[in-house]
Amino acid sequence: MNNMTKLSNTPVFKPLYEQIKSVITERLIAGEWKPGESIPSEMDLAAHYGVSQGTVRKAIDALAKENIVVRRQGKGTFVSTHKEEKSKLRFLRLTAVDGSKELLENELLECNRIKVNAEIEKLTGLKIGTAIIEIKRLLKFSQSSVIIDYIIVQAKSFKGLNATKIKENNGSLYSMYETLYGVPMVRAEEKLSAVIATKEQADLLKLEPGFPLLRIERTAYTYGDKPMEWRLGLCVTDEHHYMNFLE
Amino acid sequence: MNNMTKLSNTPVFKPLYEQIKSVITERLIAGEWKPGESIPSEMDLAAHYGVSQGTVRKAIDALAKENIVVRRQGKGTFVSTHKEEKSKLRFLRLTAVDGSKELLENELLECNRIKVNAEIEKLTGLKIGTAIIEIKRLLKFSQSSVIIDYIIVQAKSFKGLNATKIKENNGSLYSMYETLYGVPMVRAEEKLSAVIATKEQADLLKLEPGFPLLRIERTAYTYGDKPMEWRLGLCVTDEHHYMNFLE
DNA sequence: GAGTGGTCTAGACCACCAA
DNA sequence: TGGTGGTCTAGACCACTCA
Repeated sequence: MNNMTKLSNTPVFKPLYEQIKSVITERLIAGEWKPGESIPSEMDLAAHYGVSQGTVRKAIDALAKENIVVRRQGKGTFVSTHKEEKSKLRFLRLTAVDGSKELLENELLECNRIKVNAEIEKLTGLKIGTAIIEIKRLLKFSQSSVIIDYIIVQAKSFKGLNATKIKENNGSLYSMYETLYGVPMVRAEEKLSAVIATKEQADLLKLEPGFPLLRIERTAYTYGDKPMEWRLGLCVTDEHHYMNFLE
Repeated sequence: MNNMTKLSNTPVFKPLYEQIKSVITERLIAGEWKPGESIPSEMDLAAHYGVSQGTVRKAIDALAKENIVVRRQGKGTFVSTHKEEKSKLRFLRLTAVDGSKELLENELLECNRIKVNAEIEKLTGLKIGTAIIEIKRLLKFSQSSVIIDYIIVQAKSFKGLNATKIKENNGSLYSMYETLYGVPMVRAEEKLSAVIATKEQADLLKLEPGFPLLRIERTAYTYGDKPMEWRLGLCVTDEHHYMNFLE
């Protein structure tokens, strides 16, 4: 009801709206509201925590800016999801040079349960010997192979993940992570570089050996900045570009 | 003083705070406040336009989010600048693989006043025959050549730009654009791909021919989404990565 | 019409900065 | 000490959605 709340709750100073944002995030982590569901209205939350609607609004604004929730006027505020068609390719920055829309297809090559070796340790930072699941697949734009994806997740967080389940989900991994395992991905970091295709890679992509590829290393995070998935993508960029917007 | 303002000002509906944001942007374009200078306080602007401080705040929040202005508590709101050391590399996403900080150096190779040809038309969208200035330079990180930059601006917007002026500004082009020509860059779009170094490029970067390079095509914009500069960067990415954050 | 988020106001107090 | 931006409140009205 007043600023005492601020002082009594926490030893270090934090604006009220950030505290509200934190508790909402914690309730999201706890799985209180699943992706796609609505969270309580601003008024309800304000009443529940004894703050004004404006303060709750500012907290939710921040969550909306980070794409953790989505506001819909007249309907409510909803937990973000990768399930919907339009948000499925949220993290895919590769677009056709000519700007055309394309049919995206998946071809699963491998899905194995293995342990972290030195090479994987370097990529992920996971301890050697940790049980993981590795996925290899080919992404095709309009029938032509464009990306080789090598994906790693921890086995303990995605129990029972196998080739069948991936196929059942049409290769929409992020959608599957949140639906089957309650792990929504909220942000990712990528490191890009240019490399030369190896013989094996060139064969998969039907290229000449020596062809240049865009190498994309990605770490994807769930709530609370917890890394949950690592990817290594190798992209053919003669017909596609990686788009980025700087501010 | 009331919502009549909204109705009397514009035929199409636009929230008040967006209208305030627009007029502030127009005053920035008009050059009323230069980069680095402060704009009037929230209270002053609110009084001037007959709206509440909260509405002005929301307009300035939006401008601050777009890095067009910077807020400094206790001091005021300032027009963003590329002059300061920390903001000079705002658009540079290339970082050392090991995360170390590095000394950045510039070597100017060429600076010519030419006309747009077919190739440049394709890159920039400028009409063939338009007078432009082309700049070629080499960027070095800790003494080793990492980027070949090819830069194009329109001659009419940057009259008298030449090699001497670039050297006087130590190659800080964005700082020079705003200081000498009143053209602050506020955002940029980049398209990335992987290519193979030509013989000429390999020589400049002291590489073997056939080495892979990260190709970065950039269009940089000033206020009002007006494109003002085009770049083509070719980067050696064995010791450096292009970092990106996805939300 | 009831409920949601979106905008706007007016006024309070706080944290920070400079003179 | 006075001025700036930062936080917070309480209450109003608007626009949108859905039953």
